Amino acid sequence: MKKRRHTEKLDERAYEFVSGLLASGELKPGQKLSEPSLANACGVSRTPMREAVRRLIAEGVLNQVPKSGTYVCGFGAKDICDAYDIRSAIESAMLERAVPRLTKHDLAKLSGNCERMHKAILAMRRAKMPIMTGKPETEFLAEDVAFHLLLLRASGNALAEKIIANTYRRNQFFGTHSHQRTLLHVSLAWRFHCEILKACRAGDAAAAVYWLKTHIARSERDALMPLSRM
Amino acid sequence: MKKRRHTEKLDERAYEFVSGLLASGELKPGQKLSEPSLANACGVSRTPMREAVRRLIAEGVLNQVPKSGTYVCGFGAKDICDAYDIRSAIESAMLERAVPRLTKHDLAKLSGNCERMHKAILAMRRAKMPIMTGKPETEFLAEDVAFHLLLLRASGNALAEKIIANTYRRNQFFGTHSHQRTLLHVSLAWRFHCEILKACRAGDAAAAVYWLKTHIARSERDALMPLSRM
DNA sequence: ATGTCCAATCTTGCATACAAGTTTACGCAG
DNA sequence: CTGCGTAAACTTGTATGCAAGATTGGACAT
Repeated sequence: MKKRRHTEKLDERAYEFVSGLLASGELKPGQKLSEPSLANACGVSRTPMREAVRRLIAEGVLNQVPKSGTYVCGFGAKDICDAYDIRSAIESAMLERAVPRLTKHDLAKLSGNCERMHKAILAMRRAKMPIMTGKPETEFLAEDVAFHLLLLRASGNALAEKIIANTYRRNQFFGTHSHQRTLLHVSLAWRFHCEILKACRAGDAAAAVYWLKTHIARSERDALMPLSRM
Repeated sequence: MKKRRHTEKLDERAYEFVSGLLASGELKPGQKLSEPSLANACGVSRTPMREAVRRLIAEGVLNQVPKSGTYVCGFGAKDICDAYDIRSAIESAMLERAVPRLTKHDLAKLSGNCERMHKAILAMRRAKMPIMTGKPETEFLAEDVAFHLLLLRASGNALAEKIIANTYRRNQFFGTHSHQRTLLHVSLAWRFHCEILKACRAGDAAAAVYWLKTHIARSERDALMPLSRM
């Protein structure tokens, strides 16, 4: 743990603070909050907290009503569909470009991702855990995201990487807590990743894109499920 | 001109001010600037100007070095390619969904766009203007953007609309001034729009996507041309 | 003439005071 | 008990003062 906390920029700290509150579910969609209270809770002044809030507004996570208050954006089925459609469109197009450019090093990293996902699944099965939560879930999701972002990185399109990373972040804020990750869901995600990796190894861009689209469509279904029940 | 300027939010004014400077080319890529001087030039305080700068940073137009200065982002061929690839991927996927949903009202608006583009081209030819600049160019570009955004709107994906609108804005800031819009270029853009519209009317999504991809690829070539000469 | 060092100046980062609008809550009349 | 009006508390919007690091320029020694 580094002691030189005083050198870190406070607006970054404020941003991480609010992000954490959103990711952990302590701040729920529709909830009202205020800059001073957040600033106080974080231990910083209003100025850096305000910058963090504005940043989250730009990311579409918060919204502000002029002299009234700041609210966590609602996040409905429509927003989830929109995000998954964007993911499908961009990731597919970029994967097509990435496949022929993948290096052995890239493939090794992707393989590592898949292995770690597999290990997490095996551990889950051994522990007879019905739903993946807590730290294993966080780590599993991190591997999942890393896999997709690595493919985007390989495509060479930095803008795509940024857009999708932002989409993932939003999904993390709003989607995680409503999504029940059963053994079936995580296993399926892993298998799709394996298929994508296999196609990448074979240099078969069309197959890779097919599996990616299937994977994303399935994830969308899973993400939408808890909302349709309500 | 509305007199109640005092009711408008100053951070918005600051944002428009800097945006104008960028769009008009007074602020060139790589140029250094500072919040106080911008604030002074705009007639506002540092606080709203700072918010505007941070917003432009989030949009990828400016970047800031901690205690040193604020700079206009460089914008190279790579960035242009990236942006056009994103446009192609998203707009194509969304157009496919939009075609069957287009109402008569939508088609009428698209048709109006094409007509106004055509009129501008005819006026340009009559005036023997070799390159479209100034107000005609601004209006032509507005029609162009409106056409594309309307199709996105019809797809029903609000996120896509936001992403592409942002991309257009960046292109406007950096791309406009290096791009020589000859009669050939603008005529071609118009013809592609007409083909897209025709396919939309016929309900032929595949054809519409084909012409859209062709249109975007051609625009990318045109945008890249002035840079390859350097 | 040139290299070095130091101070003045410029930059952003942060905190705070105040302004102006919105919401809330409480007291009071019916 | 209910409805209403007013005032207090709370919210964001803005300006400004100060701190600290980066840059620049010039003075000075070689």
